[in-house]
Amino acid sequence: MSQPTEHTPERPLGRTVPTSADVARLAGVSRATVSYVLNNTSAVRISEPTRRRVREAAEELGYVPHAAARSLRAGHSRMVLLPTSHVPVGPLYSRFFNDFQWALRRLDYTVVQYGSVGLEGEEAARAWAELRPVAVVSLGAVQLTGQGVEILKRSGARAVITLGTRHVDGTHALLMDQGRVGEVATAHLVETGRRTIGVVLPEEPGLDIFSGPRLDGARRAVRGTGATVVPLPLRYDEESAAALAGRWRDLGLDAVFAYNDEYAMLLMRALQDAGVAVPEDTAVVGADDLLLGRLLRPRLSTVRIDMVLGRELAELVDRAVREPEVPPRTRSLLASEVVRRESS
Amino acid sequence: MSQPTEHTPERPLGRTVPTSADVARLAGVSRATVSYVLNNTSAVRISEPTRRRVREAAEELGYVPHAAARSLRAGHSRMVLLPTSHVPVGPLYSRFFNDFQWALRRLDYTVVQYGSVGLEGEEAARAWAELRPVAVVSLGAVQLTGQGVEILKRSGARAVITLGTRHVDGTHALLMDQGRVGEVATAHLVETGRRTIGVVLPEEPGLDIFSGPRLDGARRAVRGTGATVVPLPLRYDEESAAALAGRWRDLGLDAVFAYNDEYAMLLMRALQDAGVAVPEDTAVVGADDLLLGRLLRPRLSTVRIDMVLGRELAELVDRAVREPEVPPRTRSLLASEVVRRESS
DNA sequence: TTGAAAGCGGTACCAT
DNA sequence: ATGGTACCGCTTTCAA
Repeated sequence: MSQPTEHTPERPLGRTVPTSADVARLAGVSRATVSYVLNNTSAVRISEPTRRRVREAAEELGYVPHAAARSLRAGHSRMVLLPTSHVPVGPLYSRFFNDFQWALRRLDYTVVQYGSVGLEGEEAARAWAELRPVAVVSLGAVQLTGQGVEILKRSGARAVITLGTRHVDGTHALLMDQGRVGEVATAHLVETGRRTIGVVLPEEPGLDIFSGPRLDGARRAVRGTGATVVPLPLRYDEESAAALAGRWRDLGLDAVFAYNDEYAMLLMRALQDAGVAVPEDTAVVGADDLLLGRLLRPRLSTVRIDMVLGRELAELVDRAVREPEVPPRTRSLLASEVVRRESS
Repeated sequence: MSQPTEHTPERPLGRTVPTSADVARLAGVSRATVSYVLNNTSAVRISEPTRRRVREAAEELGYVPHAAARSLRAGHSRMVLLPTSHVPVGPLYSRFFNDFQWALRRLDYTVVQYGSVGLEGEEAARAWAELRPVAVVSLGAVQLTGQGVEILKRSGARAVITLGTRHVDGTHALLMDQGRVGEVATAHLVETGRRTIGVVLPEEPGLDIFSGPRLDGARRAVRGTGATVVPLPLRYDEESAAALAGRWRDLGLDAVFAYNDEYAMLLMRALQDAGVAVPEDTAVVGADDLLLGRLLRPRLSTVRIDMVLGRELAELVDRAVREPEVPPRTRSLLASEVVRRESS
C-alpha cells in the first residue's frame, strides 16, 4: 500500500484549475445545468441559448472535466490497465499492441499502460487495483498470481486477462503456445534428415519464459525419432556466437533452431566465419519471419508466428467486461508454421 | 442482474468493493482512524492495539485505497503521463524508456502511458488533461501544439516536457538533433571523396519527423563542397529496394546515407544483387549502430547516436514539477558520431 | 487517543 | 427548462 504523499508542495499555482462550478458561475447557471449541457444528457432538455452560454463559458475558461471525480461519482471507470515492464521489442508485438489499443479506444475504453518495472506479484496487483480499472490485461510482463487476481477482482475489475505461457486461476487466459514454435521447427529439421539438433537459449533476461517452452517443444518433436536435442546458451553478441561456433564440430550438431531470426543471423554469420557450411553442414531455422531473414544468404528458414489480432483481443475484453458472469476460459492462440527457405 | 453462480458461491458478482468505511466498521473505529493507521500519519498517535485491529480488518476485507478519491481530496496527483501511439521499436529507445520509467518510479511517481493512437493536437491534450497528471512527457509520438500545452497547464500540469525534433512553446523541450545525424554521416562521405550522395527517406508513416531533419543535415554538410544530395524515397520491402537499386547507375550515385542500419541492410543487399559493389562503386552508411551492421559483409559503417539517459530525464521531470516557476528551457541532446567500418 | 464533519469535482434524482 | 442537493471514497482539520 502506498504511503501518503509527503511531497505536497503547497505552492500556489498561478491560476487555479477551473471546475464546473466556475463554468456555472460564469454562465449564470447551476452546476447541474453545466453537467447536462456538456454531457448532452438526453433525459433533460436545455434551451439552446443556455446551452450556448454554457459552452462559451467552458471554452473561455479552458474547462476540462476531472476524470477522477467523474469516475468516483459513477462508481466505475472505463479504464483498461495494461501493466508493462520491459518492452518486448519487435515488429510482431509492436503491431499487435497498436491494433489492440486502437480497437479498445474505438470501444470507448481508456487504455492506460502502467509502468510496473520492479513490481512483483501481490504488490503489483495492489498498485493496479488502486486505479480501479474495469479490466486488466497482463501481457506477460509481470507474472500475475492467483492472489493478485483476487485483489483485482475484489477492487472492481470485471475482467482479468492474461496473455502468456501459463494459465492463471480466475483469468481469461490466452495461451501463446511457445512450445509449438519449437516443436514445428524441430519437426521440420528431423523430417529433413537432421539428427543432432541444437536449440538456442538466449541468456538475455526475460526471454526464458519463451525459450523454455520452445525447448520443451523441441524435445517433444524428437521423441521416438532417434534424433537428439542439445540446449545452446547464447548471448546476443559476437563473442558469444564465435565461441559457440568454435565448439560446433565437437558438439556434433547438424542443425539448430536459433530461437528467432536475430539470433539466427548472429549464429549463422559466426558459423560461416568458422567454416561451417549452411545448410550443407548445418541447417539453421529462426523464428518471427523478419524481412531480415530474406536478406541473408542463404535465405533464412523461419517459423512464422501468427499472433492474436489486436481487435480480437479487444473484443474479448469488451465481452468479459459486459458479461462478467461468463466463466473465464483458456484459449490457445498462436499458429506456428515453418517457412522453408534456403538455410535448411 | 446476475444471479450467483452455483459453482462459485463465494464470489457473488454483485459484491461491493470494500471502502475505508467497511474497514472502520469491522475494526470498530472511525474512518479517520483507518486513514491514520494505513497512512502511518505521524502527526497523530494511535494505540498499538487499535493499529492492529485496523490492519487486520483491512487485510481481511482485501481493502485497497481508491486512488481517484485520494487524489481528488488531495488536490493533486503524482501521475506522470506519457502519451504513446506507435511504439518506436528499437533497442536504443527501448532501453531508454525502461530506464526512464524505473527512475520516475524511484522518485515516487506513478508512470502511466496513455494510448493515444488516433488522437491529435488539442483533442489529445484534453484527453490527457482529464487525468490531471502532474507532468506530461511527450516522447514525440503525438505532436503537441502550443494550445495543447496551455490546456494541460491550465488543468494543473506543473511540467510539460517534449522530446522531439521541434521546440514547442511553454515546454521544457529536449531536442533530439536529428539533423546532426544526417550531417555527420554525409560529411564523412564527402571527406572520403564521394560526390553524389543519396539520402534514404523511408516511406513508412511516422518516420518523416526524423528523416526530414536528417536530409536537411545532409544538405548542410555538402554546402560549398561541390558534392550533391539526392533524396531517395524507399519502402521497407524487397521490391522497393530492388527497384531503387535498378535505377542506381542512372542516378549516378557513389554513396548513400540509408537512414538507419535496417534500411541500409535492405538497400545494400539489393545493390549487391544488382551488381553494384560496396564500397567500391557506392559507399553505404547506416545509423543506430545495431549489432546487425557488424554482421554484414562488408561490415556496415554507421552513426552511433547517444540518447539522453532515462535517469537524467526523470530528474529533469522531478525538478520541473517541484519548481514550476523556473522557465522552460530547450536543451539539445543527441551526440552523433560516425563509426567507420567497411562499407564506406 | 479517537470521532464528527467538511469538502475535493462531478452526476443525477427530485423539486420547482 | 432549471436549480438544489445528496452522494461517490478519502484526508484532515477541529473537538471531545
